[in-house]
Amino acid sequence: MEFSSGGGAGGGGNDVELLSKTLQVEHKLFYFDLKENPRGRYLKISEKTSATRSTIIVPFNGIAWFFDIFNYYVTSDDQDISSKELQLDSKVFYFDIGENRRGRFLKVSEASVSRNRSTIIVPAGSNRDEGWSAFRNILEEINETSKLFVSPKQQNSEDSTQERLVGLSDDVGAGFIAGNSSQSVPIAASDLNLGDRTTTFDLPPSSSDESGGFGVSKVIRADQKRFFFDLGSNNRGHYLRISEVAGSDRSSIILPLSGLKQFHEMVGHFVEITKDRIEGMTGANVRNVDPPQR
DNA sequence: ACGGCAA
Repeated sequence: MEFSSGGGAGGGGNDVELLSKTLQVEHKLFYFDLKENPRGRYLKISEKTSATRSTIIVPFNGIAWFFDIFNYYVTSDDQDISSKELQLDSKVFYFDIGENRRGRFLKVSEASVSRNRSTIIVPAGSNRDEGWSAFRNILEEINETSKLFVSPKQQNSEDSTQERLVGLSDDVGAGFIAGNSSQSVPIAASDLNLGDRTTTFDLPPSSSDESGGFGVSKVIRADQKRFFFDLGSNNRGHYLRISEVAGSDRSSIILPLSGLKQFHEMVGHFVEITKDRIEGMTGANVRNVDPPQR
């Protein structure tokens, strides 16, 4: 549902509305409008109170990230939640927790080079963060439903060749994957829809060639743990999956190949600064073993 | 029925 802002041009008023949802939290009303114009799709989230309104614009490929972050705030313990930053295209979203006499709230700010910063504030809700979880559930619905819309060929031309993911400040993505450890071994290389959200790197175009060691699998053992290294690819590009397997539990990180060199350098850095402690262990406790059967 | 933030 659109605000009665006169539907003026330039503010997206002529854009096609694909999906609209509203959410009331306490006395606030949130509008979620999935919209489309020749430049692509976006999610407009507006907060309306009796006196004020405020709007943020989430790029289409950021909806899943927003879901992840709200899920993080809903599911994390109060004492170890922290602020988050999410960069999408040319804008940065800041997520900060605040509290006042009315209760806890999550402040979501959008900063872009051109426009003024805009902010919405989502009340946690009276019991068990039901405001935040309702917000999260709507993001999930929108994310799911939006997959059903088939994008016209001429639209999202830049996104159809490459869904551009960009970074998240710290552990948001990785934390969710680590928590998803109930899957059984093995995991097919194609079943990664959430996994590649662990990325903090830009992904290469998926049009890159399909050869180059695809299917290579390696295992190392360190103490009681085994780590599997598998190359794979999905619609967002090629990646290296590193899985830690213990019993029937497995958790993975998904590393886009564009980040592999940085990853290597980072590991090398820690090898360097810890080499006094790990000297002599390399051959004994870390060794190559046979690749897994797939 | 609130009303936070505000670079």
